[in-house]
Amino acid sequence: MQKNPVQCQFVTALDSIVGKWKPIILYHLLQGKPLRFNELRRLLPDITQRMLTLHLRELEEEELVKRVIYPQIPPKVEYSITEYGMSLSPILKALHQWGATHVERKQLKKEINEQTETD
Amino acid sequence: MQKNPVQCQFVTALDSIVGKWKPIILYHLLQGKPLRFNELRRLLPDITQRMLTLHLRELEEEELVKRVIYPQIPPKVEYSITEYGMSLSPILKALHQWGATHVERKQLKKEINEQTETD
DNA sequence: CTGGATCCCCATCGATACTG
DNA sequence: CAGTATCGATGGGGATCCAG
Repeated sequence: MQKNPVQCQFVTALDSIVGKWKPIILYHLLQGKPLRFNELRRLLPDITQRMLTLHLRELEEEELVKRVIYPQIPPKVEYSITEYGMSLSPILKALHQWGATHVERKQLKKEINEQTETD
Repeated sequence: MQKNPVQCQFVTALDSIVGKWKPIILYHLLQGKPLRFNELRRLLPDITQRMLTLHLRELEEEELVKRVIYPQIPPKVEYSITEYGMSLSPILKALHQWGATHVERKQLKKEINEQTETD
């Protein structure tokens, strides 16, 4: 779609990371411990089953996440980060950090505004 | 919306960066040189006027981008990265880099698949 | 427990036309 | 040149139900 390759790389990278829940799913999986479907659901209180499934499939497709099925009743499926997925770790950490300071900054600005308004 | 603060930070960070065109706009502005509206349009061949305007406004709102109006005829408006916006530079660079290798990886895999299919 | 199948909404984006 | 206004299309995501 984009002719300029410089732009494509961004788009590609972001497509892998973006999606309403992907970064959060990755964040939790990057903690290292494999997580079951319902464990992830608990960690993402507001996600729907459907969305969790869809996003996990996409991450699996990109080989960022590994899906292991234990053939038993009741079913057990564990999701874990792949080695390749680990390469995203520094980026996500940085994003997380930046987001934190950005929130602080916004909060600070808000406080200043409220203060000057009452002058 | 999200109760878990850990998740909010991601969401916040990504909201600032994400949007179909934001990372690309930021990328170009991070080159350092202030750019006029139409210069940006030329750099983003497929973007519409409307989208460019909207995204620039959002970036301005987040104080990542600075808008300078030169009161003259014909109008001249220059957009440039703010110092605060510069703090995103390493993250965007990393994303860009990761995206590049990700594209390569996909391409490689595709080639391998095509090869084994013809066996 | 995991997750497929359906239906539907609405936010986002595109196209087009108009303006100081 | 640098936008704004309007309208319409599209698809990501939510809710719900069903199934191995």
